[in-house]
Amino acid sequence: DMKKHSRTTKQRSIILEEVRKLKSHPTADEVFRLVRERLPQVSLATVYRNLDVLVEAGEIVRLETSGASYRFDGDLAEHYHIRCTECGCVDDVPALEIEVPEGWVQSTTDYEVAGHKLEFVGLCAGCKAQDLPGDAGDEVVNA
Amino acid sequence: DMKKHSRTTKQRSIILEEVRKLKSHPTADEVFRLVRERLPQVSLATVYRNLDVLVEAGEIVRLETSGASYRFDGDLAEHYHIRCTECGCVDDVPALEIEVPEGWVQSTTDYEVAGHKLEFVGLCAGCKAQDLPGDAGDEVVNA
DNA sequence: GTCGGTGCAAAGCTTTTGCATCTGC
DNA sequence: GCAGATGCAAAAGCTTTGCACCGAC
Repeated sequence: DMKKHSRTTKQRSIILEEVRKLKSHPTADEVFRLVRERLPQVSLATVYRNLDVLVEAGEIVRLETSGASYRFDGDLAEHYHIRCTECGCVDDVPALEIEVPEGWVQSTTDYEVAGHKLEFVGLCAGCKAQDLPGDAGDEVVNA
Repeated sequence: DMKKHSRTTKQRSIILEEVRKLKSHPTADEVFRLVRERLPQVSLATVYRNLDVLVEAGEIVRLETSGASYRFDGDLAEHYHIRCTECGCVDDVPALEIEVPEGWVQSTTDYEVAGHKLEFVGLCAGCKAQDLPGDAGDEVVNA
């Protein structure tokens, strides 16, 4: 918001294109590898810097889900995500009607409530297939 | 669950005590500093390893958010959390009635849904006080 | 006595930063 | 031409791991 001067460089355009193209919610490193195929000289630092800039500009979204790395999403439409507890992959969950009582939280804490993050967790189809044997793990979480 | 053999060491007991004692959802490093006051020779690696063990055993909970450090919670009662976007501190939000349609998600994705994570975000009292000047930032998120 | 646990140091991973060079505008 | 952007390499955080020694049971 209120971007001072931001230049349209080849790197930035390609990074944005790649993130938008993917449905897989890539990590910075995954974006880097893809961009490098089209721009062999690109550096990882440039990818990180541009992802930041694009997030600031509201062109993409940074998912701060549980897990080691940040993931990025070029889809700006409202929707939720589900993460596989086994392989860490992330898929979309269509927008759904959930009454999250932010107002209530606002009134019971001394925070200035700005929003919430909701993420589903489970086993993706692929991992489900492999995990047939043994304990199904009763993962019930609310971070 | 189904802990093979796990020994009760002085380190492990003290680490568990300290995490339970705190309401601040400490990071591994914060736990380390506290434990070190009682056990000067303890190593950070031991703290990490024991926090893992305790999480596996279900004695404490690990709060995860990519980009930030892990935080640990010794309170096993159902409740939610709110995280300050400015300083990263985490506070409790009492358990509240939220209808999270996991069943619906189960039926629309090919995941084996295991649960969900919900976290509120906002500005804590301390940071609110300092941030009087300037842009209030409209942070609305759903990761 | 065994086998898990510990301390220490080193390695790993992801992300950030300093700096000289380059390039949109 | 200037301020922002890039590439490279180094640094910075946080967490994990290898290994020899220690200690709970």
